[in-house]
Amino acid sequence: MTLYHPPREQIELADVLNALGHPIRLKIVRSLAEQGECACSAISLDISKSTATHHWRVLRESGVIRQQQSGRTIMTSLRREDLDARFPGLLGVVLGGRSPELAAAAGHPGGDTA
Amino acid sequence: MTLYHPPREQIELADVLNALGHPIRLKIVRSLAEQGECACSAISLDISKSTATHHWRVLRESGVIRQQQSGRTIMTSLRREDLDARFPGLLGVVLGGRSPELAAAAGHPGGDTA
DNA sequence: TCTAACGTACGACAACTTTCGTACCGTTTG
DNA sequence: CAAACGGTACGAAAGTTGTCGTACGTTAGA
Repeated sequence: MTLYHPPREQIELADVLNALGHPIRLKIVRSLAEQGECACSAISLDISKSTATHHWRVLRESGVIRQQQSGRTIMTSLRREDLDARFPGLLGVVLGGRSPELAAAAGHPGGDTA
Repeated sequence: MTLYHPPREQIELADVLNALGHPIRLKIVRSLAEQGECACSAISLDISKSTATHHWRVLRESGVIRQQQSGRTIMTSLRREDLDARFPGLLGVVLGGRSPELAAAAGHPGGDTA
């Protein structure tokens, strides 16, 4: 069980967009943004375990999320810093609000995506 | 030949991301952003005509581009306003630079975000 | 140690995508 | 009118994706 993650510099925009271009994966990413790091089972999806594993893999291998084993669960989190470094603003757009960059540039404090 | 376009309010993020999550379509969108409105044949892709038609259709039906017949060519353009209204900043991210919104909010033309 | 929980691995299958060739259609131009 | 041009429509083939069930591996706890 290797859990491959691409290094930051190898994260490709087309791969990321492709990974995010599916309703279930978009939901996963939004839940992750809300809840922060959490076990896979903390995000309830109405699909089988093996299908869920497939979607986590797509997100992980495209560079959107990071997964690491911790006890008998796998803790999953958004690769916010890597994504922001590589494609500034993308996460903000995807999370449905203003991007943190946009809020910062406008000079409003507390511009955090809920 | 109906050339369906979704109305602005029906443009879905997942569909747009999915459409953009393919190298050829990403290239089309970037060319369109550079060149402005143009005939399909003005963007050279190393694929057959029917394959190109397929990719234009995906972009059109997801709401990314607009196509209208003009004489014997079809003029194609980015749906910038619709996309900016629906998903502010997305186009900026995809076009590889800062978003126009970000630059406007920052209020200085040459502002370089680290 | 035995069992339960969490999640992956594998194999299968259906559905969708990507690609192409060929045929076609509407417009312009000789 | 006929031919050339720009592009779509259709059908087919190959590849990829999304889905599931079952089996498995690891860790935690009784």
